[in-house]
Amino acid sequence: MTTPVRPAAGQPAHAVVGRSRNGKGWLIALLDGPEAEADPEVVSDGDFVARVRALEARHAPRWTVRSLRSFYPPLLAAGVRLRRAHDLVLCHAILRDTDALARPLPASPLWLRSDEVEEAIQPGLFDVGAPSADADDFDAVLAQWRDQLGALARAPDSRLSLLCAAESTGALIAEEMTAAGLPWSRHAHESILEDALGPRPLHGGRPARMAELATRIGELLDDAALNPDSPARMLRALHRAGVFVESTSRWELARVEHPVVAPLLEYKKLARLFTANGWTWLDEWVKDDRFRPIYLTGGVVTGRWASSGGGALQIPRQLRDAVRADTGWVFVTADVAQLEPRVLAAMSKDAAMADAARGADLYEGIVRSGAVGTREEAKYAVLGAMYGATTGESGRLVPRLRKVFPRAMGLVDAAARTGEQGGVVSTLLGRGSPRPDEVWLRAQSQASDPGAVGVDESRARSRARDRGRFTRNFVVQGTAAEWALLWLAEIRHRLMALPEPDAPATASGPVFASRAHLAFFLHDEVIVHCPREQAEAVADSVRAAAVAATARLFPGFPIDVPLDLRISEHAGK
DNA sequence: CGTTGCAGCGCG
DNA sequence: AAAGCGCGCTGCAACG
Repeated sequence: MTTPVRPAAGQPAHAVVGRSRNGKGWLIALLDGPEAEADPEVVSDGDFVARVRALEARHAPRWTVRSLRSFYPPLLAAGVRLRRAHDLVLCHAILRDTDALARPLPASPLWLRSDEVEEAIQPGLFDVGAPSADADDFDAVLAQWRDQLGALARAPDSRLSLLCAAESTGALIAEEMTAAGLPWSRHAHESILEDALGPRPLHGGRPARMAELATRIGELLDDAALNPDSPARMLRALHRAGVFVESTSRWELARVEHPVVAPLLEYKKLARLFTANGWTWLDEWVKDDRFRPIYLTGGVVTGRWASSGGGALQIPRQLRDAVRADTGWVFVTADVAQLEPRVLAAMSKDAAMADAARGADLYEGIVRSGAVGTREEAKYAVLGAMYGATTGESGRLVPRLRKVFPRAMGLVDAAARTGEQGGVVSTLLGRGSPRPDEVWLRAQSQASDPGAVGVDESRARSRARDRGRFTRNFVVQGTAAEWALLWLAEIRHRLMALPEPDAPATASGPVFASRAHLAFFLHDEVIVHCPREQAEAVADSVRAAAVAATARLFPGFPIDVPLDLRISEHAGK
């Protein structure tokens, strides 16, 4: 075997992987750094998984591939777990849009995320369409890797490197969570549905409980054929009955006094459960008592994850009780209380706000600071500050925060001003906000045209303020997403170090059937599925991971990020 | 007929 | 009480 020896201790090894030119088989180069001369090993498709398994066991290199989204699942299915990786597509997006580099990576259609490809296919953006079939080509992968390491080496500090490492580890975790799945009891889910809706309808009709409500709504509005699923018809029927709402949305109906309101709101609630998470959803998404959504790392411009299929990030709390651990196993579930304002306090180094954030309830701390009178006021003021509320109760309270927490408010206010002027803002680790698009720029320049009329100007101002609210929120939401990414990575690291337990094997697939694993992630909460005997060790890992994430993101600045953590066989609250 | 935009509601 | 940020999914209604 002519594999290069492992580099000197402490020197990370990289495994750069791509397809061979003729499209048959793979090329793998083990390198100790970007300057090393690539001498790739040729591996046939049939030998590939075994070869990766062997290299991982021997070298634990940082696997550098075009995209883990396609690279990793077949390995996991074959029982191969990777410790470290570098996802070139995800890191390309970061290094292309960052303002932490004097010379960011040039945008290239070959390295777009799959969700960006669809936009790029629209004419105008690029002459080239979707990435061609040889986008995985080894030489292209190697060249892009060198470009990315070069860009990271030119960065003024290590923050972008930390972000790229965390983003790539996040992609590993996303695929691992899909492979392991979230334990989900079909039986418990069916019980919830039958309690709320009645028996499963046999041939596509409405469930009994919804049908009764629809009939009652029709009677009350004097229209037997009225379909409550049609907002347009409902609105007309309501107007005929003297209920002058502007929409049929829940919050507007709730403030109207009319006998139809109660059954209609109840109908909407049941209809949502039936259509979004009813028996059809169960049949499609839950197999062998596992829910396996696809997580899209970096799917949101702020760095938050998105998901595809099954609405993984919108599972209603009503259904959380269907999340049931396997026999002999339990869940460790943890979420952060008020992550975003805590992150704002730390990233702006606002000592007064960090002081208010001490302890489990930041809102009570803000009341203690004297900025506002009640916990509810604190909540609205903080949300208004981060989202850019200007009117109503929330908008009225924000100026009080400005007096007490000038540094924190200065940070979000500056981000809003930058956005309004068409500028780019950045998270703490250097993820940049998108530049304004053509439509936005045109609206602004038209408004300053000599021939501009009032309508142009007010529309441009309105679009500018819209963008200001976006960039105001971007810096906070994006930095909170970075904290969560570091937390996830630290949890995974600690779970991997736990001893293999003596526990009954589960349905979680070849890698995770017999060891503690992350099972779910939602912005600021995680669910770990683990053998009962390891629950306390896992809980300690999750807590220690939060402390480590805080220390890495905010070194030297004291900020509390308390967890609400439970050990239970149900993930429900 | 299939595609697209919108309203509404779930999550943080 | 407020209606300010970011998402995905569904069904309806309008469109070509």
